[in-house]
Amino acid sequence: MSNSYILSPFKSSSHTHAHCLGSALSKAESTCAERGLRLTRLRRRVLELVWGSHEPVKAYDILDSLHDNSRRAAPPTVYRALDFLRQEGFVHKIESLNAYVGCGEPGHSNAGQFLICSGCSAVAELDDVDIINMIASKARQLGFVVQDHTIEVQGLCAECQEKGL
Amino acid sequence: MSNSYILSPFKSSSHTHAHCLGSALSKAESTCAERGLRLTRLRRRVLELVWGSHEPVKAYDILDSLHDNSRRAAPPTVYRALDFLRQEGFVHKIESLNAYVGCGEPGHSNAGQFLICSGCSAVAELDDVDIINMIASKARQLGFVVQDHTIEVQGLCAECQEKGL
DNA sequence: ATTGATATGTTATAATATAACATTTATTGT
DNA sequence: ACAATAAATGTTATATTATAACATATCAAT
Ligand SMILES: [Zn+2]
Ligand SMILES: [Zn+2]
Ligand SMILES: [Zn+2]
Ligand SMILES: [Zn+2]
Repeated sequence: MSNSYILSPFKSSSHTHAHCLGSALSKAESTCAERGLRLTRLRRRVLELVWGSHEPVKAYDILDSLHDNSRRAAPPTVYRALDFLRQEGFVHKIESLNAYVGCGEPGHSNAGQFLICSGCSAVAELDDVDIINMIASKARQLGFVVQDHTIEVQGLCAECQEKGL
Repeated sequence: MSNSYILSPFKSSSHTHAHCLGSALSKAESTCAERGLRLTRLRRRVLELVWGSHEPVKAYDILDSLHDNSRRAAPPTVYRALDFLRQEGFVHKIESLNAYVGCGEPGHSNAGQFLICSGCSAVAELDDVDIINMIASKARQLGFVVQDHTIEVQGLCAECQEKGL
């Protein structure tokens, strides 16, 4: 299945998440270096907060986590950082949740397909050419040319099914 | 292609939209009658406003159109009507736009797949079993069981391509 | 008419996001 | 190193989207 990439799989609840976080940060760092972009302290902190788990994070929760002993940051602070991270593909917005999730393979593609567990809230990301091609082909039969897509699938991950959720 | 339903096709810009509107209202009326539900004056007006075109409509635009010479209605008025209409499948929310669009075949299924033209904003709705099955099958390979989905595809309709948009 | 359920009105507020402009920090050219 | 420029962040205000809580009105059936 060479045309079906799992950009972020569901991880066992006992996995070492520090590895996910470290990997995401180092990918972002090297990608920014390649592209001549600045992964500033703020952008890095926001990326860390988004990658705090595999669950989508709300912009205002990030905002609340950003305080430096002084007062709370203002919304544009976090939205600008999120805009940058989304533009560079380090973070995706889950439209059906108004929340943001880290991308497991930045640079792989701009738009993935997201599986969202209604039990544990974890998100997995695919980039599946079969799905994309089928949608493009069905759309084309109606004369429609695809530019982008928002594909968010709600359901239960394997672990949550076992728990009987 | 019996397993691919076009619930709302793209209509030519010169089509007689009063037919779409009339059809949607009469379907809603008969469906409510069957189900013992009340398509009240307010709900009917909101449905008419959503069906004012094939473009998604914003909740607050509906709100602004609801004035009866007296003062503007309050948000819960329109959100409650939209909740009812969505629950009964007469209206869908387009998550990527925070806007609402009429359903061409209420009762056919709960979740369709939406093609959204970035030229004219028109929306077409599919209920394509091939797409749904493929997504369910890909998800299942990861142990994920699908409950629902949000599929919104951005691109250009045939008419807008001809216009060079 | 009385009752209970459903729907709507009303006020306030929560949650999400952007506009506009000031200030700071980093980069570039000299 | 210095000034000029560009990029990023801070700050204040406001726009947009949506819900909570409770009061009133309407409807359906006894
Ligand atoms: Zn992890
Ligand atoms: Zn789960
Ligand atoms: Zn029409
Ligand atoms: Zn179009």
